[in-house]
Amino acid sequence: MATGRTHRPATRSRGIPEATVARLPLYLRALTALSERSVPTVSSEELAAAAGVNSAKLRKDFSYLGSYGTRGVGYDVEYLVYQISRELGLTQDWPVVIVGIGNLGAALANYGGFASRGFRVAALIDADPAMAGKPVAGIPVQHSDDLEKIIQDNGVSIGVIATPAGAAQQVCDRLVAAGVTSILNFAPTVLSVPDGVDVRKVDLSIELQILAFHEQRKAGEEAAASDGGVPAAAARSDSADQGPDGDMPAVMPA
Amino acid sequence: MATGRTHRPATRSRGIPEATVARLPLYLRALTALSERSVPTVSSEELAAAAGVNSAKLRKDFSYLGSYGTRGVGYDVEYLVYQISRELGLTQDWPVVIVGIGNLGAALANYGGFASRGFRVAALIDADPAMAGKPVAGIPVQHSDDLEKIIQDNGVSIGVIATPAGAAQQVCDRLVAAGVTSILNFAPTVLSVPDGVDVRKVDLSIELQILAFHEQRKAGEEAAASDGGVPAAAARSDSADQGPDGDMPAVMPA
DNA sequence: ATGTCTTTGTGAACGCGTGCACAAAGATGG
DNA sequence: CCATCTTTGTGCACGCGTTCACAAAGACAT
Repeated sequence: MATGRTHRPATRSRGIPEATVARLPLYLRALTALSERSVPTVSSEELAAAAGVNSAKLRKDFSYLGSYGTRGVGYDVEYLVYQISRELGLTQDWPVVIVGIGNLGAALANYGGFASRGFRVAALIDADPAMAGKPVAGIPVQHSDDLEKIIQDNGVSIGVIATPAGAAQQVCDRLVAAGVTSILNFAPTVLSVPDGVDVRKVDLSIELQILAFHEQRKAGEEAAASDGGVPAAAARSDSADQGPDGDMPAVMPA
Repeated sequence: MATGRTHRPATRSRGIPEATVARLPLYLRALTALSERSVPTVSSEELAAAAGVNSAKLRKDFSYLGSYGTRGVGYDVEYLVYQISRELGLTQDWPVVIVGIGNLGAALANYGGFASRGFRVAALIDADPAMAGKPVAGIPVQHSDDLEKIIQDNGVSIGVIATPAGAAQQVCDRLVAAGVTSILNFAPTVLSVPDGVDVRKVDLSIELQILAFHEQRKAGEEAAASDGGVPAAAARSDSADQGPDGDMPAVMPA
């Protein structure tokens, strides 16, 4: 296709900013969509729009990977898909275990985005003996007694924790002891892990609370704008200030 | 309880850094746990450890809210729980709708963290007529034809999208048109919304890909360390380089 | 009342990420 | 072969967030 594959071997590898790494999957998704529509090349402007970012940022991000792209033309879609996939490590197979097959764990097991892109659900693990053997998403659930063996037999290095908060740290410890070095945690707890183990956290409750903060701020500004006066102190008093101190539900498992 | 309630009315409200807002729910969770154990006060050091952050960061975060806390003693747990709750807008009730009651939507509906903390699932909405009326988590699913009416009748301002990617933008547009101004998006798509609408994105596939990147980097460093030589270029070649260009599964819905 | 000791609150320095704006690169047409 | 035009790649400046380090504040004992 296009032209000059400078093909710098990206000895750069280390030195890719974390913020850039976090955006690469976004670009990859947009590029994959283009690839499916057989679009041969794409400009930074177009791709940035598709990924919902600034075009300068996108170009800078790509510059960390190497000098792919052709001035005056843009980026070769297929080539870039491959380069990003390689950089993210998606050209190899990643066996994953999901621990905690409740509502969320089952949803994750069924989630299509897992199976694609090199992630393979190697096993589902739950502490409830009644679950053992029961198939979820076509995979039989195994009991957590066998956790260590499952990890080792399948060479698993990525674990997903979807247990209740109370069990999460214990599960985490066992995963790490068995050789897992990357953990995706859905339980609402702070996990402590030794150095060298990565933890990423997905917390539905926190996301909602952040939204609530901004929502409240919006409502406050509206109210302040309509009665003209004090910016936020007045606006916030709509439902809170009648209970001046500690009279709110202090008990909740979130 | 302790002592000096300076009680600055926090006219500060605007000017709380986004990064701080994102950590407030974390502090709140740690404080709630302490509150349940009837711990009266806590130092920034202890609380920071419980929340998994630096103590200086925590103190600076709290300083944006006002001057709660007593030097030489620490923070009054109950008081701080209330202040953070108020700041986050959790002292009021937030009705939420969940659109798309598949595996994930059902898991969200059942998730305990939603019900607590002022978030109330006002309705579950799905496009499948077969789902209509069927109860999930004790709430009957309603058909998406009635989406606008449901939003308006319940005064919903926060919507959760758990539909397939293809339907997400359309659902989003309808939510926004009906008055929703905050959206939590689980669909793997970039949503475009008008100004004034907040979108937060939770993307399981992206989190996994970020983990894979770091996992690969670890494996590469190990390999490079053991054979001594080229840092990353050699290490990466383990499974990728034999297919020099675009020979990988280019089709996938993630 | 005074001194000591603990812990907060914050000024200042630093580093990372973002966005602008432009020079260099290369394609394309004559 | 040269001119023009498009688009990349990046130097630079700016702003946000993090961390250090310390002075001020207050509790507590004597």
